[in-house]
Amino acid sequence: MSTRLVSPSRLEVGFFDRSVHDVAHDLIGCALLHDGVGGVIVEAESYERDDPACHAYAGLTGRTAPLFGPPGHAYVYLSYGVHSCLNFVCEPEGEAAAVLIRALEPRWGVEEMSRRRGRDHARELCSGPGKLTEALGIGLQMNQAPLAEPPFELRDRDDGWRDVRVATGPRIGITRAAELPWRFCAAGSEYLSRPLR
DNA sequence: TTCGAGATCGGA
DNA sequence: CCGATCTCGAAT
Repeated sequence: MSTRLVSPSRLEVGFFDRSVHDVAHDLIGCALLHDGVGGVIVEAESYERDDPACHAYAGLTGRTAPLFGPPGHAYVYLSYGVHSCLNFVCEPEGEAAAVLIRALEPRWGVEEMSRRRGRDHARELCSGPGKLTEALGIGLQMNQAPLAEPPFELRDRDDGWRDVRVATGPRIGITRAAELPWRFCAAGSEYLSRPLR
C-alpha cells in the first residue's frame, strides 16, 4: 500500500501521479473525516475521462469544471436533485478522472451521523454515496475544497486495515461501460451500498 | 440515490 | 398470520 495520504504534499503526489484506478483501490481502508465525523472507506469507484460513465465524458461544463481542476480536491455533485455525491479528483489537472466514494464503515462521531441520518443502525448511516455525505454533513458547499485540509481529513490505513483484501466488480447504477471492474470494496464488509455479488 | 408505501412472498 | 422481500413512485 502506497497511497500516501497523510501529509498534504504526499497527498497531492498520490492523487497526481497514479492512475485513478490505483488510487481507488488503495483508498479502501483509509479514513475519511469531515469536521471530525467519518469512518473507513469500504467502497469506491473510479471514473476516467474517456469513460462514457464519467461526467467529464461530455466535456467541460459549469458542473464538471471541478473535475478538470487540480487533483486532491473534491468534486461534489447533486444526484437526482437531492443527494450530494463526493468524488476525489485524480490524475494531472485536465485529465478529469475521479474516485466516487460510495460507502464508509462508521467510526468517528457515530451519534452525530445517526442524528443527521435520522436512524440508529450503523449499517444505515454511510452505506451509499448519498447517505455518507448526509451523515458527514457534506454538501455542494464543499465542491472544489482541498481534501488534505480541514474540514476534511484523510488518514492512511491504520492497524485494523493494513492488510484489507480489496475485491472488485462492476460499477453500480450506470448503463454505459457497465462491464468494467472499477468498483472497489473491502471484502466481506457489512457496510457496502450493496453486496459485491 | 434514497425512502417509504403498498403489494407480494414464504415459513409456520 | 407476520415478518421479510420486492416494486414502484416521488423527491429535483
